[in-house]
Amino acid sequence: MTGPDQPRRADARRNVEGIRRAALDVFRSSGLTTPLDEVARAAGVSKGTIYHRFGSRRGLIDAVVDELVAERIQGIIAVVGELGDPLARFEEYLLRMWLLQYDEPAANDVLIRALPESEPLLNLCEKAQEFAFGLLRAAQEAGVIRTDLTPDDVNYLILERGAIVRACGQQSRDDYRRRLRFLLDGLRQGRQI
Amino acid sequence: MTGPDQPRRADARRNVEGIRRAALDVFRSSGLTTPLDEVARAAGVSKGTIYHRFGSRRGLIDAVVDELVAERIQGIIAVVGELGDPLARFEEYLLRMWLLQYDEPAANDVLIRALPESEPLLNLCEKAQEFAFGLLRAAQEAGVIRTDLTPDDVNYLILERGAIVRACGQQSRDDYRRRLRFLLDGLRQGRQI
DNA sequence: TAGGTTCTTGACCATGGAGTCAACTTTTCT
DNA sequence: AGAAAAGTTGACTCCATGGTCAAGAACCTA
Repeated sequence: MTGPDQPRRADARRNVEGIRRAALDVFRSSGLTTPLDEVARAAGVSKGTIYHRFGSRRGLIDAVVDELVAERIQGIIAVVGELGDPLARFEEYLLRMWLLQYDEPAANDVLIRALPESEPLLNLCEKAQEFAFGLLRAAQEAGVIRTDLTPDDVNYLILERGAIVRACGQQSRDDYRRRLRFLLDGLRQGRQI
Repeated sequence: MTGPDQPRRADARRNVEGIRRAALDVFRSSGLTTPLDEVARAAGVSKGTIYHRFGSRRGLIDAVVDELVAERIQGIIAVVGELGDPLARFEEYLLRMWLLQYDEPAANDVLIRALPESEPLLNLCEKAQEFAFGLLRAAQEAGVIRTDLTPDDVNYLILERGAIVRACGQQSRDDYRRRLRFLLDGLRQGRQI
């Protein structure tokens, strides 16, 4: 987790950095399951180097996932934390998570656990989850979100989006967002059945 | 499309039927992308026989998809056609399609087009689509479904489910169904914003 | 700049699935 | 029964991907 496992030689340090950058690029545009050969090509090194430096695909992911996703999730928690209204908090959280999932396909690999477990990631997911559960409870107590929506449901609402984005990625961001509104509306309290 | 391309020898006819049955079984439980070796094993023949008889994976799928999915979709259209209320028609159609997607993973491969295009299937999908669009229009004209829901949106609502089922298949049918209710509620007209 | 050390390479192994085909087996017809 | 036609087999090729490692290249230090 900390620092001084840097390689000794200058070329090696250069390579590590290059691989990190390339991985960010490639993962961002094609998800965390992209063949490592592609990352290698983008970084101008051989696949062997990646394995030598990062041990495995998972090692590489661990090395970039923070910059790729973790910071964004923390950002969402921070921004939503500033809001006052319970409904706005709940909806804004979901909306921002869903948009993150659209903007960063890699986020889905993380949330959906399509990849080897990584401790920091699990922690992050749990933290986000707890945060979401808090928002849900508050919104339900304020009477603005339907009470038959469970924490599990909220989890699913987010996981689902991941699957959707991967499978129906061709939809425009605007359409995607517009459809999210339908979803949110279905979660509110006080509808005429 | 028609009939008399049956093999001449009795053993061959027997095999064709056995492969069809095995394919139905295997595709039903593991989706249309299951390795053909598995189908072959289940049918007690060699993979070569499948290729010889059906030409390709796609040929095999074409040969079983009717029994697997097409009839069910036609059934849904028929049942929903009997209903009177526009809202009930629209919601029942979506609900039944969504449940079909849960019950038959293979339906998702069809709807999501994860497989080589097949004419009869394309026709079926289009027919179902037209039917759904009609239901939508009627429901909107009756003022029971929100007017900012487009036919494209309806398509997505169905395609999405396919992706979801594949990715989050572990949820129980009851939970799955309960969550569909949230979704439907978000599509109704006349909510308090 | 020599020589030891650190790094990188790319050929190599393994896995798993799609699809093919020459050799073999079974059925059918007379 | 015997031979020709029809059918089946499974080993084979091809391709993609994950991952390894001995040999050679690049770097750093004295």
